[in-house]
Amino acid sequence: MEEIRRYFETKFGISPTDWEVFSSKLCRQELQKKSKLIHLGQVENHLSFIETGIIRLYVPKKDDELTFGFVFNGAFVSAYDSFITQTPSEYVVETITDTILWRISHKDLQEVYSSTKIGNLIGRKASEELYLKKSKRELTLLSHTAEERYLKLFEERPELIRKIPLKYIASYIGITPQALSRIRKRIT
Amino acid sequence: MEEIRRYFETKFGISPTDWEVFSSKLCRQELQKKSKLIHLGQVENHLSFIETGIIRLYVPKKDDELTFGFVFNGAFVSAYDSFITQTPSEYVVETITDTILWRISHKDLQEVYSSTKIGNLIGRKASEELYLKKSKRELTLLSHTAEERYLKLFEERPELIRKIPLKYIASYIGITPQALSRIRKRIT
DNA sequence: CGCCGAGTTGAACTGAATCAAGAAACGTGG
DNA sequence: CCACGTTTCTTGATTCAGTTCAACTCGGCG
Repeated sequence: MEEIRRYFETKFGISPTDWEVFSSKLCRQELQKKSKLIHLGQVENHLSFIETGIIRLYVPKKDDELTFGFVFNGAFVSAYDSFITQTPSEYVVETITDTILWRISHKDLQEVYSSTKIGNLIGRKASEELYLKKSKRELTLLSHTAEERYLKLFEERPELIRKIPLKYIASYIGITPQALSRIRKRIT
Repeated sequence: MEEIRRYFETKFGISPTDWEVFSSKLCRQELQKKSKLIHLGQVENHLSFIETGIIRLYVPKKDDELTFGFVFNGAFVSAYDSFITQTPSEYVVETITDTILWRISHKDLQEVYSSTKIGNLIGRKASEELYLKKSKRELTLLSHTAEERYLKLFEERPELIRKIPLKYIASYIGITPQALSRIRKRIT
């Protein structure tokens, strides 16, 4: 809970009273690994702050999965597309490790948006941040090779390479597990 | 000007008084084709609504360019990453055809955010929309082949294929002009 | 007319997919 | 704590989509 407060203070300078409104809506939840926060086709109804754990986003395909994102402790996670549009999610949000979350519902968040001074500001900033992340990723996917993407990931998130099954990482950088296994062999 | 007003009315239900505040900041600009709205390394200071024209976003590379986006009349365009963060742009925004724009400066927009009821709401919605676009594109890049991406583009934007040089489209879907030329030959 | 950028076509090459099989790691129940 | 099955990772052989380099065509424009 403290971590989440610090997040809002440093990022938005949330006031104590606004924090009261917001934090009163938060609901703690513990999940085992491989738990789904959101199933395919379900409408996302929550925004979740990760206190502990790692979460994976993926699209189920016939006889395998397309992993396109990881989210770590100290960040928000959601099937954000579905959350914004309130339409069925096209992907699954699932824990990789045991996880502790603080969740707020869509309805409660709309209330925060309208009843606090910085509600819409926070919403705007959050969207902007998510946009920036996706924008960077687009350029990475278009302009770097699979090997370069792997090395970059390795630099930025060494713990990811240690903690997360290779096949998920392969999918994330856009190649097969076999291809990644070979890249890994080549560069060590 | 009317088009832009309709855009805001249908999309956000902007009130007449808020529209007054907003539209008073807008500044009309005409540009010839191949004009740069924003240069590499420049900080984006405008958000622009396209009345007429087509605009291309690209990253200059040693001896060529990586085109990663097109924007058409009836939509907003900006080096949005740079605009949000107010840091130098990593890409170029350039007209493909002769173009008419309505522009608002960063400073003026911040004023709209704070002085109108729906300022931050509009900012949030705009970011959300941009996020959704990027999110869709990420999945397309990861899960479809170049040929599939081309066909999809062809369905969604036939006018793009007619109006825009093939080499830009090739770059956009992530292959060389030669490869696209062959795909095109194969499927017709 | 001649030039230049855009598009096409060909041939050789390459990174990654696919198919297939075996090795290592992991978890669960006895 | 071991034995077993399952999942994950590795390795090999083949195939394929797309790159690269190069030559040639076409249309517009100075």
